[in-house]
Amino acid sequence: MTKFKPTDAEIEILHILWEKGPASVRDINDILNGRREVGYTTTLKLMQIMNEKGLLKRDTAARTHIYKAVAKELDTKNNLISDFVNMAFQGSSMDLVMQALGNSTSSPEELNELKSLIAKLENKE
Amino acid sequence: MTKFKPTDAEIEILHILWEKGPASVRDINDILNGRREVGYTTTLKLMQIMNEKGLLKRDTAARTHIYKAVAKELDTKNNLISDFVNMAFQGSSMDLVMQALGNSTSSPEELNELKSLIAKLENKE
DNA sequence: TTGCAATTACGAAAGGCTTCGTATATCTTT
DNA sequence: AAAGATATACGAAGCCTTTCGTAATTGCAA
Repeated sequence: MTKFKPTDAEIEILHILWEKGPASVRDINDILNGRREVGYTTTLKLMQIMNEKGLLKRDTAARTHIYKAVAKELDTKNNLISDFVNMAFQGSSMDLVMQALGNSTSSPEELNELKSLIAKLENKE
Repeated sequence: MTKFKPTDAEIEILHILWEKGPASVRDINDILNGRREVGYTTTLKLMQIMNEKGLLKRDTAARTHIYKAVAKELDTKNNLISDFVNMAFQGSSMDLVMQALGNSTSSPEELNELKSLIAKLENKE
């Protein structure tokens, strides 16, 4: 299991690729520009670096390269959570869960989902 | 409400001050050195910067300055969670909660605590 | 009091992230 | 074929974080 440690800008791009699937730099840049102003070569450079790091893989057959995410969404987020818990909650996932939950506004449906998950965890022991 | 945005190294120091209360640079540096090698002036500089940023306040009456945390633990962690959720979970606290919980190994007591919290949230609506 | 130890202040280097300018190559359109 | 648009490659600047070296100051001990 490789250790993914994407930066903030990289994660934003990963999210887009996870959702949309393989895309060109132009595709990604257009989406980013819908949120805020980003230069094309900025996005390009970022994705080239991500490719070097192994976060993305690209198909260079055509002039316009097509990139896809290598880093898996679940794995990546788990790594992020793990780092975050260590940094901010001294390793206690439950502390994070409690505080994040306490601070969020959650619908009854979401709370039910959460209760199911807890029930599942309880049966595992 | 000021926006605290401590860096990783700063958060490590904040944790110590939150737990131990006011302390000198020497105190903090000794504790940090129990975990890993850190130069004294490194810790000093960090705490000076934190003081400038308003994260810490210091008493300079004596030669050895005494620092205390200004940033409140709960507020700071809430801010960190908020940023993290936006960055990694596109704003959905519940997604974070579910994934963090699913990935943690939690004791029956902790799960009970969590259920109480959920019950409390359910009554609030 | 003289020298050693501890403290603060300050500057700056090293590394990482993000951004962009410029050069070059490859299409597309006329 | 020429001109313009679009793509990639590359280097470097700017900023932030972390780290540490050096100098100056203060306190303590012999």
